[in-house]
Amino acid sequence: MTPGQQVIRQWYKQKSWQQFPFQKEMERTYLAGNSGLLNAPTGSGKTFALFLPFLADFINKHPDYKTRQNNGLQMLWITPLRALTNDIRKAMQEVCDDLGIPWKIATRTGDTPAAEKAALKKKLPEVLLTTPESLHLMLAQKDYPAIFKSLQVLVVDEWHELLGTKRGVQVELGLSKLKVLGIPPEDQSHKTRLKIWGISATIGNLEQAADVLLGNDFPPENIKMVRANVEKKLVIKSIIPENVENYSWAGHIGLKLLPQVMELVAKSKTTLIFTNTRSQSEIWYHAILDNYPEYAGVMAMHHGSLDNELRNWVEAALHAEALKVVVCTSSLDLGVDFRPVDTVIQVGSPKGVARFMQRAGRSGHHPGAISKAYFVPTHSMELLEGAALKQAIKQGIFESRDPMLLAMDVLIQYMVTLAVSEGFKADELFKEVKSTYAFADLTSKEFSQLLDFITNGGKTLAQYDEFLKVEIENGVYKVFSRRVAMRHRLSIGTITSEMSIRVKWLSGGSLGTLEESFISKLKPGNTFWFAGRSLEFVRIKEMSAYVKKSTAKKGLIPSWAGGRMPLSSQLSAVFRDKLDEVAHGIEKDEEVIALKPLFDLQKQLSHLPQSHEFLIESFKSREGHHLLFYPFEGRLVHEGMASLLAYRISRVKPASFSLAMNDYGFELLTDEDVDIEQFLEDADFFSIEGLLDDIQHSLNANEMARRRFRDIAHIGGLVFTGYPGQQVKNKHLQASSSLLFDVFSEYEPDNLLVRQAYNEALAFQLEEFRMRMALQRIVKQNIILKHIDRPTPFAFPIMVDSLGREKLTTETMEDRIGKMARQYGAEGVGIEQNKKQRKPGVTRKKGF
DNA sequence: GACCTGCTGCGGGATG
Repeated sequence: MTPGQQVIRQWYKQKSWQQFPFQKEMERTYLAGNSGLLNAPTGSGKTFALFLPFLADFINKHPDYKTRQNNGLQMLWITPLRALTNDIRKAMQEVCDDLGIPWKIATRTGDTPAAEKAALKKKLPEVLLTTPESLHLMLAQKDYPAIFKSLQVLVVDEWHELLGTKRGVQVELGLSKLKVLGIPPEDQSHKTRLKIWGISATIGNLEQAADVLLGNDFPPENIKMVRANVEKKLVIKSIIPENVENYSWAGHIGLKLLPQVMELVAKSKTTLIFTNTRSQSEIWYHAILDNYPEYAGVMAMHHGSLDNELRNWVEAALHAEALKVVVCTSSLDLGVDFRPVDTVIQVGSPKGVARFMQRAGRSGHHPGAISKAYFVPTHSMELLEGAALKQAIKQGIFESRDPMLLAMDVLIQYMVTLAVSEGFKADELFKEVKSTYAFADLTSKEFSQLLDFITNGGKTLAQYDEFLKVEIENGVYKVFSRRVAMRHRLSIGTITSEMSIRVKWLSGGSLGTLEESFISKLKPGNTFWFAGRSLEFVRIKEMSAYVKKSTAKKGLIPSWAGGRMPLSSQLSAVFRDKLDEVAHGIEKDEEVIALKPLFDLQKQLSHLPQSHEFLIESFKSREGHHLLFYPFEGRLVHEGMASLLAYRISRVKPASFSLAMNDYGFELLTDEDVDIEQFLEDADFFSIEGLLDDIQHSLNANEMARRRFRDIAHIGGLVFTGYPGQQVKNKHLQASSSLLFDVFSEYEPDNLLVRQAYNEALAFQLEEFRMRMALQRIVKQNIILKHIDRPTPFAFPIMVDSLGREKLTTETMEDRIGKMARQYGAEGVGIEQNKKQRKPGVTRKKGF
């Protein structure tokens, strides 16, 4: 046994650390000099599984480690979350202290005080924990090669969180530089000099995750996968409404099940209630306080628009077991260890298997404990998602994280980062960049375009000094202007966000942030609920909304505009399988049994499609002719497909459509009588032939790309968002990126950033790939067209969805749904007054 | 008169 191993064994023993087989395997693999990916869940001791072998290795190489000083930076540990760097630092420091290793473990993030950052520059710790953004800030420092010259190992923690995002691309680019630092280009030994390890939770594409992390030039024989296979007992239970027929057919808040949820809360020590949106968190918190006032004081809320201070307090209180229930969004998905949590409740569809597993894992969060998670449907059909979730988990189906490719905006930022510090030579950098997974297909022509762009502003911006950032001196691309350098450092990163307004007490102190659109609706004296408190709006001053405490029981609850997550393609597929079972009369899941009356009604009014069938419902009301399609493929695909089909119909027979969709299907509504049979006979109706062209015509692709371009321009450094504390007004930002988009589109059609904007819109907004797969599936299915008299259980939620954002009436949503149900149910067909309500809203888009 | 979708994450200059 080597000295290093002895020391490690001693630590294992002292801590009576439970050794999983994977920890020994990790140690062996690491000490053999490999790189790769460690697949392990949080709370399995994954940090030590990497840190201890690293220590052992170091001690073996430096027997005099106890007296040795100034080793230089040995290990760089990258995490997606600032909070994680601190947690892990503490744990590592404890190991070093225990073993008498005189090391200082440090963190470097945006939280690090300026003095400490300066100290880090002078004397480096042996281990540094940081974020992708801070890594790039370090690369923007002069003499950065000296910082990393002794680096032995690089760990990217929670790699699955970064993979698939531009932050992941940032990590790839950073690594491509660290791999070659201090090594002449002709020397090949660099490929294994630096050990690179990723840590990832289970995702559908682990092998690819390893490839992306290590890049194209890493010797495959040195890439290893270590799997924890930590057996995690997971119990999942759907909360089934007493009477599914009377439970909402549509809706998304789920408060009707509050009593059942609170029964669970009462039985548990500590419960996390996950909701899908921030406003839903606020609504649930409020509802609990109203109906179960005894929870005041032992209940808290946690979401991304609350002040950090508040959130830290909640996390600390959870640790201290001072809270009985926390209502939260995915802000609690990651990171900190919540040992005392024993019950997790998910309200509404989690939309993906992996996300649900992640949340479920928050309960019983220590090795050997059983995780308990409950699923609360917010409308009847969603209950089937509960059955699908269980099935998917049983089969081990997980979503993949698809790596981003050719993100030119991130590359431009990185090129300027290097130009700001040491400068770069074009051919060397091209080779490095090509070694990343993201830019493997980058052509030298494209790279030249980018070089031209940062030095001359490309074809169109040449006469504006603003865009001439980088100069060439002796073949080295460098930034000489201090102003450019400073502004660039200020805008490193790939996360862009909307302008928000800080909510502050009149008496001082801040609660969190709201959106301008919400605040603008308020008049002084109005009350609203935020952060679980009743507040009175006083005034707005310098991007802050000042409030004071209110005693009003009622008030507005804010909503925020955010991403619209569709049902994942994996969960959709299992959902369709479940539906197929239902159509075949298989009733083994409790959810399916509960839903039987609803399915019977669907069958009676229309049809229950099997997996080889595609159901279309057609029905006429005074509103017009409704056509309902059910691909069960997630709302983004449905949005695109609805426009596509509307376009294909209108090409033959001019008609104007309004569109509505949810995760299960979509509706085309038109005044005209459409002979749908005629189109269904046409083989081209669902064809992928000419798909891209038709998408261009049917959707406002320009607008979608323009919106995407706003972020791209920001990341690529084309628009400056202002100095800290004095931000450029959002409107200006919008205008200038929009202007640039127009200029490029007109004068420079091959502009790489504009092209990227279109590609991103296609891939992320339309999920074009998934739509293509869905169309190909539909073409092979038997089309079942049913003429129905009134909305079916499948149709109803889609039609309600289109009313959702109607705000001109004082009726509550519930009233309106009730009215709609009565009218359709009792009178059969048609409602005059709803016609006026069906205005194009956010989801109901005007077609042609 | 008003609750009725839409998550999360980072970072921020320098001198004598």
